[in-house]
Amino acid sequence: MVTANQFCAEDHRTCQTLTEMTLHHLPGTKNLGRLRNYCKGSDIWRPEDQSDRVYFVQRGEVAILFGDAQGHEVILRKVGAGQLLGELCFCVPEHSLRETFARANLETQALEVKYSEFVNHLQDDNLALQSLLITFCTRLAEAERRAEILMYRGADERLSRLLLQLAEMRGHPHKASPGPVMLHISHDELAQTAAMSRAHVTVTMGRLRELGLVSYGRNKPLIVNMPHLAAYIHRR
Amino acid sequence: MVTANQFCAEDHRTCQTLTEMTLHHLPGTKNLGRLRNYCKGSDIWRPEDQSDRVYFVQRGEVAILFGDAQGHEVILRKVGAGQLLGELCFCVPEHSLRETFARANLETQALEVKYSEFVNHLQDDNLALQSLLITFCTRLAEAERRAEILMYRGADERLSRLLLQLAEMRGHPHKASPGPVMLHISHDELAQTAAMSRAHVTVTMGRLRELGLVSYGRNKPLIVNMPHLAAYIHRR
DNA sequence: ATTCGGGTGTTAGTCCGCTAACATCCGAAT
DNA sequence: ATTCGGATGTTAGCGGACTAACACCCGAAT
Repeated sequence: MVTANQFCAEDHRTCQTLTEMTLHHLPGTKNLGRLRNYCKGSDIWRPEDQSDRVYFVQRGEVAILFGDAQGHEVILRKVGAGQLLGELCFCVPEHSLRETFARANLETQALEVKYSEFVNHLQDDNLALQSLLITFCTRLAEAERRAEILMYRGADERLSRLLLQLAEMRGHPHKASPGPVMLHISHDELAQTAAMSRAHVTVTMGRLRELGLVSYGRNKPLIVNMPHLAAYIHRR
Repeated sequence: MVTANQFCAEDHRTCQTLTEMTLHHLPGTKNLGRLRNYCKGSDIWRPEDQSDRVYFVQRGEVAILFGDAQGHEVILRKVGAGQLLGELCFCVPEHSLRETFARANLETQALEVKYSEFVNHLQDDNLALQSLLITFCTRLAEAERRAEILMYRGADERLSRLLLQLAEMRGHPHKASPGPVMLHISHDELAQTAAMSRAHVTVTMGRLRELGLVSYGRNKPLIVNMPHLAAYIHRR
């Protein structure tokens, strides 16, 4: 039995990597599915498409988006190379619809596997089944943290918490951690992720910068001081 | 291989029930874990508790809550009889903390199983493993819908979407569906679920009632007209 | 019968996030 | 070198969500 605890003594990223490898390599050995290419900005699926297949992202990056009627789009999650995409077909009625966009942020290559084929494959492969379980659990934890963030309506707190979560998930450690970590993200993307306006993100980030909780510049990377930011959140 | 598609041709509730049964009965056959009782209002875990065990709720109802520093509490999810509780230990480093409250809304009885014991059990029982996978997938889908709702900042849309989701998840069909379904929930709980103030929920619900999208009264049940509400959301 | 408590209804005033618009800065492409 | 586009910075004004406070209704408990 693969458990996250055996492999994730340190942090989430370790176990993410494990499941990536397992889920990624196995289909490759069997000539399963079709390899597809998506150019930057194109949609892998749209809201009205059926939810009947999964993808293994080989190269590139995909964002899952909600779009409201006014055309506002909000980023629900991003999926990078090596990761599974479209996994919700497991619990959804047959022929149900995606209700989201999946859009390639970059030139992307992905292996498309029909849901039924994937299920057959899992029957033969208990290890893949187990690592799929870890993948789901990780994503559930992330989705719940995401929901937590969105419950805060104040800009400072909302953005601070988002920065902390992103730093934990995708931050590159900087010099001697733990403390500051580096993030590559624009104000625009922060706005789409926190469901705020871009202008207000800029204003709020400016405030956090003055407080010494983050640092960034026109072409300097964004550096998040995690301990300070965590302290800032908790003392409010 | 258990797949949701085999069992969930109709709706989510079917497959939820399936996994409840599977996860629920199996531990019972082996005298696994300890049965615990919680009185109404008491906490099953607190934020600083370790995330090292799972629970199977036998009777009652549990809410998972975030609390901010000012003492505001927001409902992340509710877990009823027959369901698994505390499942995030699967992807979280050993000895990590809950960071939420789990509170009994009613007199509640739950089987407490150490994470390591549960894992051992799953090794012997492929069916339980598979149904756990479906449980995770279902909860991931719910968590993502939850996040979607919280991204809308307008009260009408936020509340409408929440009502629709709750109606799908926990609504009792009324007379000849599909159309109106019944929900048992107070304005206060709606407020805690949508992260709004109670007063504003009452005002907004009043508006929806005047529009004929819902109906309720001092002691009349809340009835949600799902098609009308869905139409209302999409025409904005 | 009275009291109590929980749910619903209502309002005034404040605060804060959004829209819209425009400015600045910088790298890349030509 | 110039143009262009993307990113950050800034502001005025508006709308809407919150707080706080109070009123009402009703069933349950005593």
